[in-house]
Amino acid sequence: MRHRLFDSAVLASVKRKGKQLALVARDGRALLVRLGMTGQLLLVDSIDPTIKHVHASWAVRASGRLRFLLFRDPRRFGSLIPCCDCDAIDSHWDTLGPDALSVTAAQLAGAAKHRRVPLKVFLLDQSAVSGLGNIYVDESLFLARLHPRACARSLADSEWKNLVTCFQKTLKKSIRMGGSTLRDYRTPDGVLGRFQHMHHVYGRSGELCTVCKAVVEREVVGGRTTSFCPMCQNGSTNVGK
DNA sequence: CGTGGCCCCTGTGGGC
DNA sequence: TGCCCACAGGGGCCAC
Repeated sequence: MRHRLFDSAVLASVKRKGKQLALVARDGRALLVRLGMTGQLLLVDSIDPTIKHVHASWAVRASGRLRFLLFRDPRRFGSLIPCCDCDAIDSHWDTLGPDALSVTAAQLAGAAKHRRVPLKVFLLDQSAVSGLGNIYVDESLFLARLHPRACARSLADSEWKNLVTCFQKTLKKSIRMGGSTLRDYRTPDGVLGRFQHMHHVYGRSGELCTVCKAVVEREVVGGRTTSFCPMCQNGSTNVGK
């Protein structure tokens, strides 16, 4: 079933917290966008009816030029959530921790104080810090030389500081390189990411560590495939504490 | 509170 | 070539 909604709005701003986007109209209404695993926002010159899994599309006029914004999502794990005003966005975003690019080590240390969960689970959860997914948690823990199963509350202040530095560096570098294209990911203009070529551990289990040449291991942590270097990330003293 | 196992879906790649 | 299985950038829910 195709729906046509002849409602229009003037896009005033785009906001983001963690992995969620908000397209905010001048009248205050907003559309919250979560991409899930395979969701894409694409800006195209014309509608190509052979592209599959396009669940929503908008005609977009910018400086006299007509283009189309598409929401495409093969696996349909993403979602579009209409919000009537900014308060509605905030109520969705209140459950998210501070964004990964602005969170402080002190905030993380505070949130982890009584948490006995594995560090990886703590970082993926989105309630202490928002914006880190499976790739960037694994890559950041490698850089910080922390074991994914280290107990969240066991980190020293200096380790939190280092970890924050590591994931912010990782995210900024990936953004500069257009993200990680494993399969579906594209920038809104359809360009492939290049950061996947820089991964140290993600997707490299069985290969040699780029630093110490140990074999990169693969385990399931918190239900997610996890890659790490057993030598560089030898946090055995903190595991389970 | 923490953990593990489902579930939501489609597509792809490997083994036979 | 086809069939079956495992697995994939996320996240919610439920039983234990």
